[in-house]
Amino acid sequence: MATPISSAATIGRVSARRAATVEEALDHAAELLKSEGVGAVTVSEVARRMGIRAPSLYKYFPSRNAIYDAVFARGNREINAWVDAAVRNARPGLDRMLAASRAVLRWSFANAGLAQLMFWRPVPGFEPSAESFEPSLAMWLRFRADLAIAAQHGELDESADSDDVLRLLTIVIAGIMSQQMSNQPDVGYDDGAFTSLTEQALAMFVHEHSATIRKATP
Amino acid sequence: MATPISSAATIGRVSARRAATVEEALDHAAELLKSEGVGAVTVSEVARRMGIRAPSLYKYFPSRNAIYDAVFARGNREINAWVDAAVRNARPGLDRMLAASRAVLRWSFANAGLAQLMFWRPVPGFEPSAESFEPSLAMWLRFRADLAIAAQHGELDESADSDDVLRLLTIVIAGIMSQQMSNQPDVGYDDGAFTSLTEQALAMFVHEHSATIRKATP
DNA sequence: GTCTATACTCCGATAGAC
DNA sequence: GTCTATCGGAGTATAGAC
Repeated sequence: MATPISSAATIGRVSARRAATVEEALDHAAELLKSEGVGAVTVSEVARRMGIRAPSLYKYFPSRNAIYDAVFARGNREINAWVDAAVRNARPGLDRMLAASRAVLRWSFANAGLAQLMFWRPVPGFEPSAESFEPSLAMWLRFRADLAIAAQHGELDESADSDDVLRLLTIVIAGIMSQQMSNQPDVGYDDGAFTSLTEQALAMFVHEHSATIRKATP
Repeated sequence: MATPISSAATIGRVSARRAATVEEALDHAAELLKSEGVGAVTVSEVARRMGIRAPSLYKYFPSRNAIYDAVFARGNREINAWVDAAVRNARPGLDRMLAASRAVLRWSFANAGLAQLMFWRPVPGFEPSAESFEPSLAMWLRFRADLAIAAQHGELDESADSDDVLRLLTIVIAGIMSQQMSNQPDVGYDDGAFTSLTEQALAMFVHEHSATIRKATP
C-alpha cells in the first residue's frame, strides 16, 4: 500500500520498479528451474543471482512457495500466448487442435523445468493458487472446444465431443513429454526418440476417433 | 569384509542381520516415498523411523543417493515380479502385452512414489546405477518380444515389430500414469479419471497397429 | 556395529538498524 | 528497500568412544 503522501507519479514509478524487480526474480527462478531442476529454486539462490541478500527478497515474496506460484502463473501465461500465436492461422477444429498440441509440446521442451512444475507436482507442499491455475484450465477448455468443432464438422466422430476424449488427448501429449524428459532429457526436440513420434502419436489419436471416416474411405 | 577370525556361521548370521537392517531401511524409504514424496526421503528421517541415529545409517549406505539407488533397484525387482505374476496365464503376443501393460499401471499406482522415482527423474543429482537400471531394461525387452510375437501371429501389423511402436506403447502407459498422478494423485485406480481410460487408451494403441485386420473385418 | 558428539553447510524466515 | 544478524531447523558426512 502506498503512503497517502506519495504522488500518483511516485506510486507509478515505485510500483514499476517493484514489478521489474519481481520479474527479474522470476527470470532467475525460471532459469534455475530450467538448468538445475525444481529443487534448485531457493530463496537464497534466487537472491544470490540478483545480487541481493535473501531477506531482501522477502519484501517481494512472502514465502518460497509464493515464488513458485508466481513462476507457475507466468509459465501458464506464456504457454497460452505461445499456443495462441501457434494456432493463429489454423482452422478451428481438428487442424487447430493438432496445431495446439504441437505447440504445447514444443513449449514444454523449450521450458522443461517450468513444464515439470506446471504439469507434474514435484514440489512437496506446493499447490498453485486458483488464480495461477486458471490459465491452465482455460487452455484445456480451448482444446475441448476444438474437439467439439471437429466433431461437428465431421473431422472426428461425434463421440469425440467428450471430456474423456479430451483426457485421452492429454494422455498422449503428457506421455510424449514424460517419456522424453525422463529418458532423454538433454536431446533436442527433433532428435528425441519420443518427441519425434509426435506425429505418429497424434495420428493414432485422430484415427481412433474417426472410425466412420476411415471406414468410408478404405 | 569379514575378518579372517570369524567363522562361516558368524559371517552368515552377521550378514543376514545386516541384510535385514538394510531391508528395514528400504521399507521406511519406500514408505516415505509413498506418503510424503521423493523429497521426503532423507538419511535423518529414515534413521529416525528406524530408531537409530543418522550416522549409523552410513554404515549401511555410503550416501543418500545409495539409498535411492537401492530403493530404485528393489522397485524394479518388485515390478518385474508383479508383472511376471500377472502375465503367467496370458498367451504370448498381444494378450500378454496387454496384461503386462495393465500390470505396470496397477503397480505404479499402488507404489506411486516409487514409480515416480523410477519413471521420472525427480531427484536432482541422482542417476540410477547400471545394475539397478538393468531390470527395467529387461522388462521393456519383454514388451518388445510380445510385440514381435503379436506381429508374427497377425494379431498386430507386421510394422508393429519395431522399437518405435514399443515407444508409442510406453508413451500411452506413461501418459496415463503421468496425468493421473499429477491431476488426481489421491483417488483409487478404478475411480481415476485417467486410469479408468486405460482400456480405451490401450485399444487406441492396438487399433492403430492392426489396420489390416480392421480393414479385413469391417 | 551402534552410539554420541561434532563439523560444516544450507535452508526459510524474522527482527531491527540504516 | 536493503542490509546485518540471528533463529531454528535440516541435511550430509566424519571422528572416535563404547
